[in-house]
Amino acid sequence: MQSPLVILGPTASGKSDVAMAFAAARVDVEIVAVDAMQVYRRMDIGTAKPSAADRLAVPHHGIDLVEPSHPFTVADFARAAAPAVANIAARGLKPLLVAGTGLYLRALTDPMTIPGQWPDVRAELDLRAEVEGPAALHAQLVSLDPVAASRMESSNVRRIVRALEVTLGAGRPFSSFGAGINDYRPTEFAQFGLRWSRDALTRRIGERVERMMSAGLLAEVAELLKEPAPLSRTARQALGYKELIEHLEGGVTLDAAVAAIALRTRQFAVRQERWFRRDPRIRWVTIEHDPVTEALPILLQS
RNA sequence: GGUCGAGUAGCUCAGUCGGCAGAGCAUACGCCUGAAAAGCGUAGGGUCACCGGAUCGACGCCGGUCUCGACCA
Repeated sequence: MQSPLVILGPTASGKSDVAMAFAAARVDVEIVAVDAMQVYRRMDIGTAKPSAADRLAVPHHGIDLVEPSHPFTVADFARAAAPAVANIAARGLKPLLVAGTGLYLRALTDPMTIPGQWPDVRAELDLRAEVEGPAALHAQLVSLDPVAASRMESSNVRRIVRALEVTLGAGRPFSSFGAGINDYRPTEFAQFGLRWSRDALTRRIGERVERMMSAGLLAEVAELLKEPAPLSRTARQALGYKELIEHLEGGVTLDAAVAAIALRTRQFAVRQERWFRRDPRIRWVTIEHDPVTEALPILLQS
């Protein structure tokens, strides 16, 4: 059984290139994409999905799991990807995870029991959040599950509603389902992070957005909008898609939309860095120019 | 050349009667277990275009200079 290897980093850090080079050098590798948006079919350009050629050369998992009209969550991902990782290893191959979505990765690397969903409870809480405001719900969470309440800010309605949904629905505290994300215990996953300077990453993101536009991202979005089933809430917020939908259906100019894509992608990359850098188990590889030549030797030694 | 308007945080702009300089966005940092490419919080940041004047006190009033814009010639 080969233990899994993780290549992670912000968008445009070169994860996929390094992964393909690693697979080519080792041969006994299959790739698992850990990415919240590559799970959607026909959302290819904007999610920087691996090419058909790459997917032919190396088996990929975690990609094209659902229709874009289908809502998708961490729990869905864990249900699909965890068995895939186990299956690769069981066949004597090396699972190589390429991760950009921190929470999705944690659902694989750490023993996480994700509580269920209680739609009725949720609906009532959403209504109360509108009427009573976040503070009232937070106060209730403090009394029902002080541990969970202390883990989130009292203004974060979305997280508070979720914690209350679970606590009321399951009849036991939200925090009883696990230690939360701040618990970094040893794992068999060897994790390597690609790290760039902010300036270099900003430049690469700008180039990447240009490349996606020339590759036909606008047409891809237009095609998705023509489909009979509307995009799910989770799919339509994807970087590039959200902005180009606003261009096609709202009054936003194309230039403004493209600028917004670059800005939001940059902000996303920073958020990815901030998420990953908390995890002390990650080994960081600083990249100056070429991710493949600079990171591959280190990965092959691991 | 003349008239009018504008010049305040990186950007877009508020600023009441002259009394400690403001917001949104951006940036930095942080939080977050079924929306995570989502959501939430904290912080830093100013020669108020410039020079002079009146005033206890000026971003504000007076005089001049510069820059930008509109209009008139």
